[in-house]
Amino acid sequence: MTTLTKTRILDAAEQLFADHGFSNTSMRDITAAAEVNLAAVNYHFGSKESLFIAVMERGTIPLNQERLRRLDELETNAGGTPLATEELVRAFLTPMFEVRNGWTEPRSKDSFLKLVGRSHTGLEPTLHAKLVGQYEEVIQRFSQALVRSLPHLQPAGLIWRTLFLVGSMSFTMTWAGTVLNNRPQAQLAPQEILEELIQFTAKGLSAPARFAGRTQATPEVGQ
Amino acid sequence: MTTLTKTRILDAAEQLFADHGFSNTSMRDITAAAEVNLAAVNYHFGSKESLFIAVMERGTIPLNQERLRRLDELETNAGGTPLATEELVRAFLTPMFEVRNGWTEPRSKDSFLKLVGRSHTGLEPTLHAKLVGQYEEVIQRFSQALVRSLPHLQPAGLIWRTLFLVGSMSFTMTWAGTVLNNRPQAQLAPQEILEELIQFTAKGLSAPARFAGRTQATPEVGQ
DNA sequence: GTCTATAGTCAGATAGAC
DNA sequence: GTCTATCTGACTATAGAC
Repeated sequence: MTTLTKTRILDAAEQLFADHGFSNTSMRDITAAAEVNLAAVNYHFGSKESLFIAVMERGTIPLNQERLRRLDELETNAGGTPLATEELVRAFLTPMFEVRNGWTEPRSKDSFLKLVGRSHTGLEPTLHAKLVGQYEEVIQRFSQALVRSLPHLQPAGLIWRTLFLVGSMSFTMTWAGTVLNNRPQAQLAPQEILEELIQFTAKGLSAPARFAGRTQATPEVGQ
Repeated sequence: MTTLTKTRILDAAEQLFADHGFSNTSMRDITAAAEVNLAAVNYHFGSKESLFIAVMERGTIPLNQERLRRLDELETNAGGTPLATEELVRAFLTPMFEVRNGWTEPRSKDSFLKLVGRSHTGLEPTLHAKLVGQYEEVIQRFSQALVRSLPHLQPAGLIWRTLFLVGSMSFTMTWAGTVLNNRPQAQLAPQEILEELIQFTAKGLSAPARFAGRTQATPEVGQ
């Protein structure tokens, strides 16, 4: 039953880390939720930190594979011409909203996404550094495609806009559940939320540059 | 010297909470950095959690006051007509990038902003609940103005887009320092970053709705 | 107001029986 | 592989001297 125990731990840890964060989740919490022995985490994963890495990898690797697969597909179809910004954004964001395989419990689909959002903002630098490696290829490939898609924008501005995009995505992943529960008037299907996010970020990315010809004087005012 | 001790604690806590998060910062860390006695936090603030609230209030209250002041100004000048989305967004975002008064150390300006970003994503629900109250008026006033500014969009879509905006802002606040340090080619002045963020979110907010006439069939593909 | 000393709790990790 | 029992250390908070 070794593999079953490992999966039970991964599922329980994923949800608890997503809901309470890494530091606020104890191994006692995890093993109790997974209904396994306290010592099982250290036996199977070595340490709490290694367990966290394992949880992240289980979700991130297939997620980023799917992103790259979609990008390949787009680039093949485009045959050398720059991609439309919206389609680029769609290829990056859609995999986050898809049902994924390999999970034991259906609810844990959402908890991994929540965890992804959390892991971008709330992580200790040491833990965060161990995760960015999983994104290297995705970052490089999509950045290149984005620069080709929006050649009139300055590279520096584009880097910041990409940050804005990731921020929108992360924040949404983390708060989607809470917002949906507390605001009945915000009810949208996941597909619709995804579409809103794609439109928002695609338009934002391709907004005309404003700061170009300016020094760093005060912008102030606002009319 | 009571007031000096309190300020020293607030400054140290602000920076440590911003860099490492609430749970990963101990009272020993704080009092050591502030060069005060370990018992001083409990004497002056009662508990670690109360200290955190105090840190947040010191920054959030003037920040939101300034947001509302700018909104008042815009609405007075507009005299009843809906505001331009860009100006609305500008009034909301600009105060985050301004130098603020009342801080002892200049560096702590940035750490509060980092902390704001962190507090939106990485906080325990119990702590988070105690902070949302400080945003109530801002949320209500700006939401109303936004609905008037973009009357053609569905309310549900607008709620989500507002979430995207806050996500972009939070994420940027948290990662701005790291990005600037690690990517020399991303060097922009704070004013320019702010302008990029305003353009990005204003265009995103006013993007035409796409999902309106659709069921929840699979969007899939991407060409 | 400031300090030392310490109470009381809970954490991650492991040794060793089964 | 699983379990119990326990080690070791860190944490928040406070009592009481100054």
